[in-house]
Amino acid sequence: MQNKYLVIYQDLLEQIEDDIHPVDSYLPSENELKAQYQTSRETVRKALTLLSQNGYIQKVRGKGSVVLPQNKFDFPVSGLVSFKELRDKLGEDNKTHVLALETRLPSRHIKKQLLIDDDDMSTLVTKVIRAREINGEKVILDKDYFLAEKISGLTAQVAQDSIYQHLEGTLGLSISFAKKEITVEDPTEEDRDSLDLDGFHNIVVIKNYVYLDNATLFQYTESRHRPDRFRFVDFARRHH
Amino acid sequence: MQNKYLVIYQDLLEQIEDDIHPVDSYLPSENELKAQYQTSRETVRKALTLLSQNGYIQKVRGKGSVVLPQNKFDFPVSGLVSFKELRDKLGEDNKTHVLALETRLPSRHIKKQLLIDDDDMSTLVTKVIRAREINGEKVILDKDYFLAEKISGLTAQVAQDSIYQHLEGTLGLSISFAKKEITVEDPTEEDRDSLDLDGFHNIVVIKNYVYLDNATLFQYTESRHRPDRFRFVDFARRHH
DNA sequence: TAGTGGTCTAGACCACTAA
DNA sequence: TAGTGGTCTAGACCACTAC
Repeated sequence: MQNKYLVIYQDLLEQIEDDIHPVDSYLPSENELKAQYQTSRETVRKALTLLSQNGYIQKVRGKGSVVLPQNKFDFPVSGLVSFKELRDKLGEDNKTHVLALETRLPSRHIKKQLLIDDDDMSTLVTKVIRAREINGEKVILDKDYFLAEKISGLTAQVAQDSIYQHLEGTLGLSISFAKKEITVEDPTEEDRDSLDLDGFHNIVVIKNYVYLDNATLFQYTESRHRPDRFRFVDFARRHH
Repeated sequence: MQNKYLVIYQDLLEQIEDDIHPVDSYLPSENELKAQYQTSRETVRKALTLLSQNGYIQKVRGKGSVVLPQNKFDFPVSGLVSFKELRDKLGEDNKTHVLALETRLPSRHIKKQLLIDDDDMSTLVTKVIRAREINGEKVILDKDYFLAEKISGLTAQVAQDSIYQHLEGTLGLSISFAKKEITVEDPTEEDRDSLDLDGFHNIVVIKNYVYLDNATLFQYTESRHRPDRFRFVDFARRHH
């Protein structure tokens, strides 16, 4: 966070969130920012590009950078956000039940998801299954599969709290990007057993393939939501 | 498309898709590309950054740019893609039924979505309702609301073909970005009337707020999918 | 040590907006 | 016309990887 462009990004973001730059107003021009921060214009532009990509501003040629309507109330399920971060933002009554935690040879299906060769009989996978309770009802079932060699010290207590904090904080792993697929499916036996499905006939399934900095796939996750507790918000720019 | 960095981007993208740079291989280094294209390194980097943002490569410090597993088979519902583009890629048996097309004063609800003041009694909105048929079944209901002043010449024929092509091609409007929300809801009377719901008890609802280049909101769309015909794929980078 | 990508600079010219 | 953002350049120094 000592990079100049990140400092500028954080500063401006904070100012937008504090309403110092209200919606529909213009940020200082690139030349003004360049003078303010004693830097070059390209560095200022890097910060503004980041803001633009994350949906905070829109740059308009000949005019300036407009502040867009806030994402404040949006579920930040877009991008990569863990349940813990979500929970902290939502402030609702939440609980996590760790239903399983074991390391072993993966099934054929899991091998396929994690791009492990079918003949490979040595790569171990750590499986974590957790039910998420919101306001007294179990509404999300998270099934995580990690390459065991990459994660050590994954205890029930860690799974209870935040695996991502463990990975990024304690282990120093750097999660880089993920591919996600959202579909709607029929509930499985396991869904019925582990969740409070009430009368719901469908389950929203989010399949997540998570990659590290060095482009290696290291986690496959299935997050299974009761439909009424599912919401996904996305910001997308059109690439011409 | 005459920008140097876009040319480099397109070239590399094509080479990746043609398997000249297979998955897990490295692209030429930035210095090599700089020499190849007779340009500066920053311009090369701009192209590579675009590839990275769109999920085609991962840049690894000290090593190079690795080609990631392909998005080829992914539904490109992520980002901003119209039904027509989708249809073209899918090549399935598709049809569009235009159920309504009219321009009038909007309801209170639509005013709210399009950020029109409640007291405003002059701003007209064009409503288009279309049912999408795939393999003989009507499975998607698209309800579009446009600021009428921005779109002219929107006929049933255009709605039948592609509104986006009309907007970007004929009218020269530049769609810039959109905010999307995905939820699962109970079907309405209208859903039951317009779609072949079979036994399905839920509808996947995608609410879309579309903005132009100059940061003005000009379209609100509700796309209502039968759950078995819904799939959403997303690529997301983690911003540290 | 050589080669890679990450950041930063100080300029330049262009296209567009608004007065 | 003055001010804005969009593109591009030719360097520089740094951090990391691999040999």
